[in-house]
Amino acid sequence: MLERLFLSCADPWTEGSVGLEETLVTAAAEVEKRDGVVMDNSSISSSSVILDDSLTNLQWLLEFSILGANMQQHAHHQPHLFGHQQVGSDAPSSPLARVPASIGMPLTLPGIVVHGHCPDEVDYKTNAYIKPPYSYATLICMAMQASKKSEITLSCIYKYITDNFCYYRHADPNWQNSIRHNLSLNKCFIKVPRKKGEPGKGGFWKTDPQYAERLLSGAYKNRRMPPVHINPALQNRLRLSLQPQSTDPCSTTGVQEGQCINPESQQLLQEFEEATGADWCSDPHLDEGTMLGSWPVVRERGGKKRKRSLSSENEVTKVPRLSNSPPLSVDEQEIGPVERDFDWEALLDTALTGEVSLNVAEPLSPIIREEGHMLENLWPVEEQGDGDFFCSSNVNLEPLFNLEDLLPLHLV
DNA sequence: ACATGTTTATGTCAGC
DNA sequence: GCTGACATAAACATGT
Repeated sequence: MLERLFLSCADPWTEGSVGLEETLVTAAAEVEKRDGVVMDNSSISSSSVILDDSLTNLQWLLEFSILGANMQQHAHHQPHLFGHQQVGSDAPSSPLARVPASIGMPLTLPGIVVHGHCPDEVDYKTNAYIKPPYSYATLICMAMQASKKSEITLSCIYKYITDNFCYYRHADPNWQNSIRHNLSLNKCFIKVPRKKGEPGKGGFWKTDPQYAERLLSGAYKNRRMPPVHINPALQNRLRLSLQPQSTDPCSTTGVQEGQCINPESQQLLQEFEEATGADWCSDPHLDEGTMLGSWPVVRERGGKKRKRSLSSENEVTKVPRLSNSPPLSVDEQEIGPVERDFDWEALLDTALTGEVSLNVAEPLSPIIREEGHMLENLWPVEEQGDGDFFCSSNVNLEPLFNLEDLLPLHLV
């Protein structure tokens, strides 16, 4: 509900049509929260929503740098609005907000297409349903940047991603394999072995200075946004929220015990239908028993066909091991006070120089600005122990996606 | 055993 | 159609 309010308020240019995805998400979240449905990562095949991919590669960094050269002031004005266009502002508050391709791309859902969807409407930190439109390389870079260290361990990369992208908290942990693969294969990343005798697993990773040159040379080309991946682990609940309620809601006709659709969920469904004009209840594709396969079979963007039978798309009994971080409900993901201002300009500089400064004095850190006053450096203090750092959850992307500033407090 | 790291294979997609 | 970027899967090696 809150997210819906966010969107309807924060996105004037998509008024009327934007809220659909969030309505879906919210509906599922409502079911999760109120019905206590345990997430199941197994039971559904993927579904997708078409989205542009302005951020699936690092091109935005380059563009942002070029554009940003003339827009520094603007960026400073609204740096915290990552992913959210400021009403009536030209400020490149975020690469997302500035990429024209991300505007007006149709959002498609089963049987419906919603125009005006924009990835910057999604709070990936709390939205476990939509796969962040960032490539793994981008995620790694984010982690490295966020660490404010020159080097970062693999486990910290994992932690950063799981802490800041809810999707990966609930996703099949295979994404970690992809991260490792990316680190090894991508020339942007350099492995720094631990010193002899230094405790801890694995080495450290840093970005290659040549990376910036690649960026500047246009090695990264614009690509279209990949289809939005709705977390398979959560689609089930989404469907449940959309499933028609029988006279006996707890009967065995598709709705298992404990997964009864409550009035709120029904209300959400109704609202959703009103928003979409679709009759999901009567949609034969949504009939019970066929729902698992009724969502458009979503091709993952890549990957060969799995060899292992356990990966069957529609396997219901699979309970995959989740990622390192314990699964958190959306509610559990609330992380302290809202931090603001993520210095994307600084991030850009870092990317272009290939350096991640250790100098606290450098403006690389997100800072809290309130009424023009710098309040606090938000980056976590390096942790002691086995040499790992940035393994706390202190750093988050809240400032990147925060919409709070755009809304009256009572709506938050 | 598990985490980490490397390598290979295969697939989709967009740009050319 | 070719190519590059990217994603996914998996086998394997190595270190803790």
